Amino acid sequence: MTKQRQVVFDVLEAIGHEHPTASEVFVQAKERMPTISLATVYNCLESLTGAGAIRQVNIEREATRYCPNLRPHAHFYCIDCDKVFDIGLESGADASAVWALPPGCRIEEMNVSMRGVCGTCPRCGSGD
Amino acid sequence: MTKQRQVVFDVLEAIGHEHPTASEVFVQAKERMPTISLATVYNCLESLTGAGAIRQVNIEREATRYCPNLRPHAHFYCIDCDKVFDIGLESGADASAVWALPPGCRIEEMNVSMRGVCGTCPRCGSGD
DNA sequence: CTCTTATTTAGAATAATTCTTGATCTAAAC
DNA sequence: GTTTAGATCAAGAATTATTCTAAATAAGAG
Repeated sequence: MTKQRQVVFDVLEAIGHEHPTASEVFVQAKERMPTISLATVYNCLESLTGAGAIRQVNIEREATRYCPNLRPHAHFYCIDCDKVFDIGLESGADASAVWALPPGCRIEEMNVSMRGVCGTCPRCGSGD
Repeated sequence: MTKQRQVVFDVLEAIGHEHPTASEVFVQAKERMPTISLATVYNCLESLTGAGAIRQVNIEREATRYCPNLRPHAHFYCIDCDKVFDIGLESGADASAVWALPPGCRIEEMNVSMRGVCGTCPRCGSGD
């Protein structure tokens, strides 16, 4: 844990509820440590995420993907075979029911993505 | 529905299971209509998404956001007050249980985001 | 056919993120 | 207290996805 990482972590502790972007973290971090650079903030955010100290809200960086499946479904990205699978809902299940939503809120769109090992592809099965 | 939109839609019907990016759609679309441009593919994907004919897998475009909350939680983006809220799990609920995951698959990370109207902020409550 | 309006095209512009390279810091060995 | 090796940092260039712009095109109404 370097000084820079500590600063970035402290900033996230302080304003994390606002779900800041890297640039927003950078602005706050610069107040506490004027010499820090944006690249360092990116590095620190990556290290802290890797260490499990913070979370990245959007795990699907890269380009936006499109999908013609209009039924409710989640996307599973296999880190092993590098493919995206559609995962359907269990019959009768409601994906939003597990979440403690505030009263009066209306969901227009929901996006569920998972990352892991699919276990079904040849590559994952054989460990190739 | 213009010819270009039809082509883009057809491409998505054909290779949608691969969850293509805009560039990948562009490559396929160009085989069917060599004059089509990348900008048009973007336009068509936007129109088709707006019309509900296809879905965008990643609703969180813009910069990645970070968050120090390590407990399982979803993110709710309010389209009205433009803020992101943490939504906790209902007590005892398991977010992955509602999804029909293939046997043997292991989830390393899960990301749930919703978009809608939160109904709790002054702006949403008053319609300001 | 002609006007109107929306769409397409190509390329420039933008914005987030990553990469590169040299500088700096840290900690252990001497 | 130096030296040295390795990790980390800083600054800016480079990359990549996406959006914007302006001119060309197409399609429908009259």
